[in-house]
Amino acid sequence: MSRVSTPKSKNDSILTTAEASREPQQGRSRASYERMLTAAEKLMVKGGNDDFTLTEVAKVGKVSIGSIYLRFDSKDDLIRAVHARVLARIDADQDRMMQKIDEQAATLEDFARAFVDAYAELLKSYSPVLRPIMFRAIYDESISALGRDSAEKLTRQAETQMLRYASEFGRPDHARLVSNAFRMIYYTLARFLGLGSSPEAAHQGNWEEIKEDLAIMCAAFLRAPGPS
Amino acid sequence: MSRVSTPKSKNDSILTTAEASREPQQGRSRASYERMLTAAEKLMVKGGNDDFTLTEVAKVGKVSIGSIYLRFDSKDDLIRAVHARVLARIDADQDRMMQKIDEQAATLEDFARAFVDAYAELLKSYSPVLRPIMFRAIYDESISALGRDSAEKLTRQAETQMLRYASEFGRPDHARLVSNAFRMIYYTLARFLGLGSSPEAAHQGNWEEIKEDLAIMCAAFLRAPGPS
Amino acid sequence: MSRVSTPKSKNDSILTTAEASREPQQGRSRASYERMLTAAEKLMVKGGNDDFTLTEVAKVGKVSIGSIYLRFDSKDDLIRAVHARVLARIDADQDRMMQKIDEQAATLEDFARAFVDAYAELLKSYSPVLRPIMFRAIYDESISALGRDSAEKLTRQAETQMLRYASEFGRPDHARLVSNAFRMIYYTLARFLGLGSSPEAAHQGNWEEIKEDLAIMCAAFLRAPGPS
Amino acid sequence: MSRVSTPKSKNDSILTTAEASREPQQGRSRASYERMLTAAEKLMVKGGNDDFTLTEVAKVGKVSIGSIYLRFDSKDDLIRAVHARVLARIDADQDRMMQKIDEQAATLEDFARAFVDAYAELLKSYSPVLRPIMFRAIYDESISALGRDSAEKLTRQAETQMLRYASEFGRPDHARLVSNAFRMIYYTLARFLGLGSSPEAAHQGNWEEIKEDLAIMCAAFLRAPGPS
DNA sequence: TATGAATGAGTATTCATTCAT
DNA sequence: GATGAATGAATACTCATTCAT
Repeated sequence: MSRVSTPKSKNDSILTTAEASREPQQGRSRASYERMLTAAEKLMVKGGNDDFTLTEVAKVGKVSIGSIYLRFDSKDDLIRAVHARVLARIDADQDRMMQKIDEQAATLEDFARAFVDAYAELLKSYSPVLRPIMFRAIYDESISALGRDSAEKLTRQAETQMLRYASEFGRPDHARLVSNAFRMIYYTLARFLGLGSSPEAAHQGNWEEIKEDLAIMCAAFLRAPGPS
Repeated sequence: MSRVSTPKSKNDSILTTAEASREPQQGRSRASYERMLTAAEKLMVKGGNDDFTLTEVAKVGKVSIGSIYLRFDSKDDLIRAVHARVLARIDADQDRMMQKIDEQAATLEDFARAFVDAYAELLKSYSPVLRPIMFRAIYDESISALGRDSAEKLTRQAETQMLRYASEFGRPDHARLVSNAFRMIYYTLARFLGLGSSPEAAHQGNWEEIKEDLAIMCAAFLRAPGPS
Repeated sequence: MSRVSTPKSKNDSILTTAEASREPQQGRSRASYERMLTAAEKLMVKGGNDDFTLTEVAKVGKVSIGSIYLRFDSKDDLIRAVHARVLARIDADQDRMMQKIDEQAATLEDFARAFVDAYAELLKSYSPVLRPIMFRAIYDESISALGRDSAEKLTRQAETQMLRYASEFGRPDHARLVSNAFRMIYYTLARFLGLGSSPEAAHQGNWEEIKEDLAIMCAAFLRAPGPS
Repeated sequence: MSRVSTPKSKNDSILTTAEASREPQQGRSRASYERMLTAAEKLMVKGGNDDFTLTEVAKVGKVSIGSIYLRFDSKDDLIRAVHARVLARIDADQDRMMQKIDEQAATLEDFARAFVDAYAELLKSYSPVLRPIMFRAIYDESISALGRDSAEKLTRQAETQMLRYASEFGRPDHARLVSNAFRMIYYTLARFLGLGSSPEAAHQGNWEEIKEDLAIMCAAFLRAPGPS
């Protein structure tokens, strides 16, 4: 049963891993700090959700329960720290991804294909970790805010690049076009990968076809003339 | 904390309300059976998730806990029955919706607009109940299967109608086109409404714009020529 | 260490056993309800304070932990119920005691002796249970209020009887005289018995002498003329 | 909940501050030693009991936890050292007090009034620190012994002075008279000040009246003839 | 059938004490 | 000596499920 209970932590704004915890900077402490985050992440991926006990984290991470509370005020805070760490990793990968695409793109269609494919594969590679994060984002605003930030940053990056093809857009409000195009791509991929949906569902349909069609949709949408 | 615990029930296939329970057919029993389901649904909507106790259900539904276990093998089964009942309701509404659209549509663009709008509003009207369902679908295959069924049925219905405009499609594999177009619409709307996402997220962006752009995307996608 | 933490219960007013709990009226439930109160009282007397675990109560009372929570909202409430039950017992005994003294008293000195002796023995007989109660009264207002009530009632009863000898009082404000005389008797006896003091302390000094001197003090005080 | 746990320390006899600890005699060490005691005392007064953590002591006293354990074998020992220090302070004040009274007293009644008043005010001024001490004295014999010592010393001092008026005593056993008179005064004041009773209770009744009546009681008791 | 009292396994959190540096 | 990070035992409370009536 999902024991949801609105998270009690006061801090409902965006957190970095450091902010959600007392992050030691070096040595032995740092090592055990890493072990707890890693253990928690591992358990999270394994179970597909937040439903692990701190005793499990202690055992897997070879850390004492007390140590966990030395770094985090609560289990919630530990979870948030794990999320922040994962999202930071994704963010860095997104940056790298956008840089690569930057160099390749030729036509609007090419760009769409390249972008969708790269983004799809990136999300896919992270899907096991993302699932539990999205799961919690459902009721924890501080997490969904983090996810939103990440998406918005990517939207802006994609926008910058898509706008190179702005002359080919069919309608005037370019920002809206790009934003909605990105949204559809992101939402469809996320859902398809079972992020916020069951793992089994993820393999429904044909991954390659979906990617191809999303690219086509994207380009067609951007080019589409407004309702006359 | 999300006390998820992989559902223990053996039955992992698709269930109807009747299959998940020992559904009495008439009289006094039937009435208390209804009260259980209704109470559980009410608590589910209220809390936005599965996090209610059977004691609460007993109190709200004016049923004894024992009675619940007389009908359901576990709390999980009760929840699944509630889900099934809600999805059946949605299913019926979808049928009515498709019938209405059938009569109105003129051009492919008109149809897309009409369909997206009607479906969007339908999903929106059910979003408070759908959220907890989708929430659980994340880790309960028997629920996500139900949702998938519902979507597939709608896909087929939409397909039948969209195929009227098949002559205007830009690519040959019509089934795939329609299926993917529907998928993008559904996924985007679902995500937008915060089904399986946080309620706050639901109000991001502009609902009317999203609907309009989804319709445009749909038509443009269907018309789009294949990669030459 | 004394983990004191102001009691969280909302109800800071005087409680009866029934008010602090969901007291079943009969049968099996009633029996296990009694067993938990008795077990808790036993553990309280044994340890001299509130420091017993609910697991111990469950074991000693042959009750499940869940059952305890079926009757009480918290461990605090269980403790308060025990206190209320004990204080009710004492109250009844006080009534009986006053009635007996009523019949015996001859002179003011006789009355003082009789009263001090009877009250002293009553307090002494309850001292093992009273100690933990007084201990907690230190920081739990709802308990100290109960104790105060009990004392005030006794003060009034004593007052009524002492006033028979009012003509012999040395000063005019009879209510104050009686009230303070009683206070000194009560405080001295309580302290002497180690109620709110260590058990070992209780055997300091000579019990019979103290009782005798308190009686003398009481009569002398009541007869004493004001500062001229 | 009062986590009392009979004190584990082997030493159940009377301790001075030095005996309960490894008290450094000078310099840097001495300073941090003082800081620990002062911090603990501050926290004790603040919370009204022993319920502070060593981590708090370390923070407030700007001492490391390790340092504390370098001086004390346990938290219990630290607490006892604080108590001893406070009681020593009180003791010194009592000496000063008795000296002053010595010079003033005229009649037995005068002496009683002066003594009760001075002692009452002394206890009152120490009541915030005394409360937690008395609280613990309830179950820690080594503390209650200390308190007893202090009281006995005062009894002897008072005795010496009261015996000046011995010719006016109504009964022969002067030591007993003085001892019991003092006891009643002490117990009543202590109780009244809420030492070992709830703070709220402390403001019951009228302080000035109580002092006045205690003085009257004292003189009347000493003068009272024995039961003929 | 129906009831709802009883059960007890399961878990986050605290804090005195230890010990590697 | 001094530090403070690490330890882990201990405990109140919840709630799905059972079962005597």
